[in-house]
Amino acid sequence: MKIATWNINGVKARIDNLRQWLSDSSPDIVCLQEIKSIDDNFPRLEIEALGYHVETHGQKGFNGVALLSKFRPDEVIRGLPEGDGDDQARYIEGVFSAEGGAIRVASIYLPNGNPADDLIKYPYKLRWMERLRLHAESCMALEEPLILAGDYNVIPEPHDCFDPAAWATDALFLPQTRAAFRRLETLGLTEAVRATNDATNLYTFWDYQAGAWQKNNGIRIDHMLLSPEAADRLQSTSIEKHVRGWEKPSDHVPVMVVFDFATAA
DNA sequence: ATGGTTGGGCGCCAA
Repeated sequence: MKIATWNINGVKARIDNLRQWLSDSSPDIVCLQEIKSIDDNFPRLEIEALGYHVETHGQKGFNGVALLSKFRPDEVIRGLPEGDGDDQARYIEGVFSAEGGAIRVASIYLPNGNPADDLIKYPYKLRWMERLRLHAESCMALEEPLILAGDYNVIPEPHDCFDPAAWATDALFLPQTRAAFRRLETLGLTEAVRATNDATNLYTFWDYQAGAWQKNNGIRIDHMLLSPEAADRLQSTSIEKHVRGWEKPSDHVPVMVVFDFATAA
């Protein structure tokens, strides 16, 4: 089973790229972020025509997440249950019965948090990370395959960016941000790409500005965290870097993870 | 340090 995450940076502006990539790569479940669309304006018919079920959690103008899947989820949760709610659409979770068991998959658009000295934005990011940790903790108790996939807006380690010094005071790389990400992993979650690839220069985002793509001035901020029941079935990971070279690309590329859920544990 | 670009929606904000 192929599960992917992609910050698409506007689903309506990216519909041709999305259709092309779905046809080429044929993922079974896709976690989208930054759809920048209300639910009613999501290009649902175009995606359904390719054989996908669509679940959205959108809002006007910004943010918005979605789950595309080749089979219908049994249950969908919109918004993180923990804490006092959210007026920003950043979380959607689906439970799928596939190939013999329940698989819980979330699409996460973690707050950017910049500017880091902002009295609202950075504290909101850290609070949101703690809410995610609490929710992940309760999901872990279910002891089922859990896949928390999305744009975390976190550079975990210096070798996850081209120029660490340039990010030193950025909300994506501050020590508190990285510590909060490690607290998630400490629950027993495995970061799929790093579990399978220790190379440097592995990036998922290249800024539109200043020729970042041409210089390979990227950062790795799109991640997939796996419960032990999912990590046991992890087969391979890939970063679909070629998509960044297409016409009208998103500034992020898809991260694809292949699982073997076919045989009994 | 600054400036560089894109999407959404029509102001300029968010990234």
